[in-house]
Amino acid sequence: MRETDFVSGFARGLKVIEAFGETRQRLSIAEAAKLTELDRATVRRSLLTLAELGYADYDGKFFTLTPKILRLGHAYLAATPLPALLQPHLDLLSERAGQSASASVLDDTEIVYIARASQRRVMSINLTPGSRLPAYCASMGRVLLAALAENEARAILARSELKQNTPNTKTDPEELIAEFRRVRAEGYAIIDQELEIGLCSIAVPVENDRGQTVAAINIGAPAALVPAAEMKERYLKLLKETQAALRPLLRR
Amino acid sequence: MRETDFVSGFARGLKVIEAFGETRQRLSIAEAAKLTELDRATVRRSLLTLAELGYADYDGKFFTLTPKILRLGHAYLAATPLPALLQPHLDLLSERAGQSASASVLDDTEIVYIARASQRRVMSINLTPGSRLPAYCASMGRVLLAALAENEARAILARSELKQNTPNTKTDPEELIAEFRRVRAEGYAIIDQELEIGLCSIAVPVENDRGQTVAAINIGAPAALVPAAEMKERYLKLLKETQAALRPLLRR
DNA sequence: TGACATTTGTTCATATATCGCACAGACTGA
DNA sequence: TCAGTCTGTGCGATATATGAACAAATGTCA
Repeated sequence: MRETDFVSGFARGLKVIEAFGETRQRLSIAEAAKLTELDRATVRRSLLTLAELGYADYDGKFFTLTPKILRLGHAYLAATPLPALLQPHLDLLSERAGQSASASVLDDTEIVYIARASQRRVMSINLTPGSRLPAYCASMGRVLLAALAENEARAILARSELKQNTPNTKTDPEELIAEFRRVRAEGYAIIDQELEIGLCSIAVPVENDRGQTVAAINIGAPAALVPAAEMKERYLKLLKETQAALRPLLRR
Repeated sequence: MRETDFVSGFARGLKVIEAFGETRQRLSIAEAAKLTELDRATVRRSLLTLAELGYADYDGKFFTLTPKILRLGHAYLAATPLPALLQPHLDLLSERAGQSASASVLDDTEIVYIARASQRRVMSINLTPGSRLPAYCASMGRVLLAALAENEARAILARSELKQNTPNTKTDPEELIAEFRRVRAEGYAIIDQELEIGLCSIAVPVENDRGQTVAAINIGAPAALVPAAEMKERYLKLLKETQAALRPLLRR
C-alpha cells in the first residue's frame, strides 16, 4: 500500500474512540491526548468531529460517547451472519445445560464475544457481544488458538501479557502450546478457575463444512456447583451436539 | 465550531463503516462509494486504512469488517455504567417473568438495545446490545419519546418513517402524541403486535434519583401465550419493582 | 465468438484541508 | 501569588481530497 492510500486523520479518530472504555467514560481533551499519544490539537479536532456527528456529547469540558457509536460495532454484528446464526443454538444449549453459553471469535490476543445466552450471572464480569477477554486463559481462547498453526499461536502468545490471574492460571508459553496440542487432539478445552476464582468453563470449536474453525462456543459454570472434573461429562456431549448442528449451516 | 475544527477524513471514514450492515457484509470500493455518496478514490483510501489497521479484511476485491470493529462500540458499552448496572436486574426480571427483558436508550428516531436477558427466542429478529428498532412502534420507544418535551417528540416523529408494519401499527403522529400523554400519566407503554405479528411488550422508564428518564426497560412475550390485555396485570408490578430498585443506583 | 459499451480500480496533479508546534489566556490549587 | 495544567488559536509545513484520465475487467448483444 502506498503512503497516500492511508487516511491518517481517520486512523487517529478511531484511536480516539478506543481511548474511551472501562473507567474512562468522560474524557477531557488533555486526557484523550495522553491516552492516544496524539497532539492535543489533533485530539480536539477529532472529538469535536465526533460531537458534530452525534457520536459524542460535549459539555464544554468533557466528552462522552453517545449510543450512536454502537452503530459502528453493530455494522459488524448485523453484517456478519454468524452471530444471528449462533444465537438460537446458544439459547437452546444454555437451556439444556442450565448454564450460560457464549460464542466468540479471535481478535489477535483476545477473544471477542459475538453472542451469548445467559442463565444467571455468575461472573463478576459483565459479558455482552463485543466484550473481550485474554485468549490464553479463556476456554474459547484455548480452542481458537489451538486451531491456528503452531507458529502463529506462538507469535500471539509472545504478544500476550501472560498474567497470573489466579493461582491456577497457566502462564508458561510451552505449557500452553502443549495444552493446544491436547485441545486439537481431543476437541475441547476446559478452564478451571484460571481467569477468575470460582469459574469453570468448557469450550469446543465451531467448524464450517470444510472443517475450518470459524468461532468457539462454551458453557460456563460456577466451580462451587460444577467442579472442573465434572465439566466434561456434564456438558461436552451437549456442546458436541450443538457443534454438529451448526456445521452444515456454515458454508464457505 | 470553526470550519477547521472538523476532520472530514474521519467523518468520511465513519460513514464508510456504517455503509456495512444487514445485507452488506462484503463491499467493493464502487459499492461503498455509491452507498456513502463519496468519491471512489476517497472511499478506497478509507477502506485501505481500515484494512491496514485491522478493522477490515481485503481480498483484492471485497472488503469485510473484522471483529476488531467491535472495539469501537464496546468503547461505549464499557465506558457507560448503565449497561453493566442494568444487566443483573434484567436477569432477575427476566427470570421472575419467565420472558425476555431488555433495556434501551433513544438515539434520534431509533431505540438502541444496551442490555438484554433473553429466555427463549420468540421474535424473528435477533436482538443484541447495539440492535436498533424504530422508536415509534416499540414499547421502550414510546416510553422514551414520552419522556421528551412534546415538541421534541413531534420533531422526531416528523423525521421518522412511520411504517405500517402490521395492521395494528399506529402511524398517525397525533394519535402517537396522545399515546405519549397517556404513557406519561400512567407510567408504562404496551405494544400489541405493532412491530411484528405475535409479539407483545410492556415497558417502563428507568429514572435516576432526580426523576430524569435515562433508559427504558421492557418485557416481551408472544401474543399467543400472553394477550396484550394481560400484559399489565402480569408484568407491570415486576417492571415497577425493577424500576424502583434501579432509581437509587442512578446518581447524576 | 468478437466487438462494443460499462463498470471498476487505480493513478496523478493540484487545490485544499489538516497537522503539530508555539503561544496566549483561563483556571486550579498550594 | 505563582507554578502547573488546561483549552483554544494562528501559522507554515505537510498530507489529503478531488475529478479527470486510463487500463483492466466485466457485461452485452448480435
